[in-house]
Formats: sequence, C-alpha cells, structure tokens
Amino acid sequence: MVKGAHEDEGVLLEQPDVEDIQLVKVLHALGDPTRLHLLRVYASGEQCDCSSERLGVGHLHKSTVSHHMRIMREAGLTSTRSVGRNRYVQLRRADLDTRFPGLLDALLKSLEGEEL
Amino acid sequence: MVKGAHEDEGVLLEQPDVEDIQLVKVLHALGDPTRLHLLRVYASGEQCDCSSERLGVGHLHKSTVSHHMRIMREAGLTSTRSVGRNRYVQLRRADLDTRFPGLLDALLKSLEGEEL
DNA sequence: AAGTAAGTTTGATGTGCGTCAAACAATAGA
DNA sequence: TCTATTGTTTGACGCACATCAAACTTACTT
Repeated sequence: MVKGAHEDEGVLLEQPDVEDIQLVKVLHALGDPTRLHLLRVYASGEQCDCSSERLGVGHLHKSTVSHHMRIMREAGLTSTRSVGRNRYVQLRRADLDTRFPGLLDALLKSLEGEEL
Repeated sequence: MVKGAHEDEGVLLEQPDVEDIQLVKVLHALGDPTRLHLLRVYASGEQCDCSSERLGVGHLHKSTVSHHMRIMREAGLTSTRSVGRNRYVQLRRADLDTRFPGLLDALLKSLEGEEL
C-alpha cells in the first residue's frame, strides 16, 4: 500500500538532538564489534530493515539486536523510523558531520578491510 | 642525571605492533570519559609524566590511572617509556595515522570544546 | 643500608553490559 | 476476528569494567 518505497512516513523513534550528541557516547557505542559491524551495514545500505540475516547478525537473538540498535540510536549515531511493523534505520550522516566534522568519514574509511 | 631531557632512554613497555592495532579496541578505549580526557592531555603535551594532578585526574587513585594508561597502551593509542621511576607517555601519532588515516585528527578536532 | 618516591599488580566491590528467553505490543494478512 | 510477523521490553545470568586499598617492585636519595 501507499507507494513502493518508504520515503518520509513512519514515526521517528526518540533520539538526541544534534547539539546533544556526545563524543564519548558515540565512541562507547562503537567500541563493540557488533555495533561497529552495524555501522558498516548502515553506511552501505541507505536504510535497512532490521533484525534479520541480512544485517549479518543472524547469530544473535532479535532482542540483542534491538538492544544494540537502541544504544546506537541513543548515542545519536542512527535514526530509526517505525513504519508499519518494520523499522528503517539510517546513519545520521549530516548531523554527525555537523557535530564532529570528518569523524564519520574517517571512521568508515578506517573500517574498510577491518575484521570484526 | 644523564642529560636534562629524556629523548630515547628508558625501556618501552609492551605495546601492540602497528598492524595489530584494532579499531574496535581503540574505540572502546576512548569510550570512557577519563581516557578521552587523557587522550586530550597526551595530544597537547608531547609527552607527560604520569599519576599527578597535572594530568587532571587528581580525583582518581593512582592505581586507577595506571589501569587506564594500560588500556590505552594495549589498545595501541599510547607509547610508554619507563625511565628511572617515571613513565613518559606519548600518543602513537604516526602509527595511528598509518593504520587509520585521518582518524586521530578527526577525533582530536571533535574533542575540542567537548565536555567530559 | 635505610628510607622514600613512583607505578604496577592483586584483590575486593559495585555497577554496567552483552546475551538469551519469555512475555508483550502493534500491525499485516487470512 | 484469528493468526502470524516484527520488534520491544523485562528479567535473569555471567562477564567485564571502573574504582579503591593494600602489598609489592624498582629506583633515586641520603
């Protein structure tokens, strides 16, 4: 229904304002192999459905994945839209670039070819 | 004794090789307010004596500071030389730039004006 | 040699985290 | 209206971590 894609619909889950994003929380959120992997996934795919083998976290319980996504969202890394019974997650690239210029790019570049 | 400064003397404490520095460990090491503060200190002062009010961690026990410095060293962030009964710590700028180009600069820039 | 100073190490403690399982909520489809 | 699906929430468990205190090591000083 509606259209084929999911542009702007859905309800945004709670997330910190740009100016409230704290570096130490961002780094803490990324100091975990699973979440660092998820960062890479969200950086590749524009936005992405959650809890699935497609995220490369099929070995984890869905509640665990949900937990990780909450931490990333509350750290200000990701933005989640709830549409229907799906969640669409995307990186807050613009916000992160505003708050910490160059950091995200450096992180993603550092992540290339990194084993987790 | 010897000369006035401490250029190359001292014994290097154990630290990972450049190619063994893992991003996730670096980020985990920096996902803590105290260690993020220490990063800023080591970035300013070329190298620096440890365990003191001068580090801005006077509220912590010396063993706690030692613990944090060990974690940063084992993550590959810092290099520690033991000379006499002092430790001299410095950022592994070149190594970090080799391993993760642009990351350290972005981190330090993001750290400017950041409250911890 | 004795004492002092700088750090590390070990042990103990409380807290937070990653994980799973089960229960719950909300929505889509029959 | 049932039923299945998607994801969150809560509780429990084990493990890691930040912290302090005390003991230990090493080295400078007198």
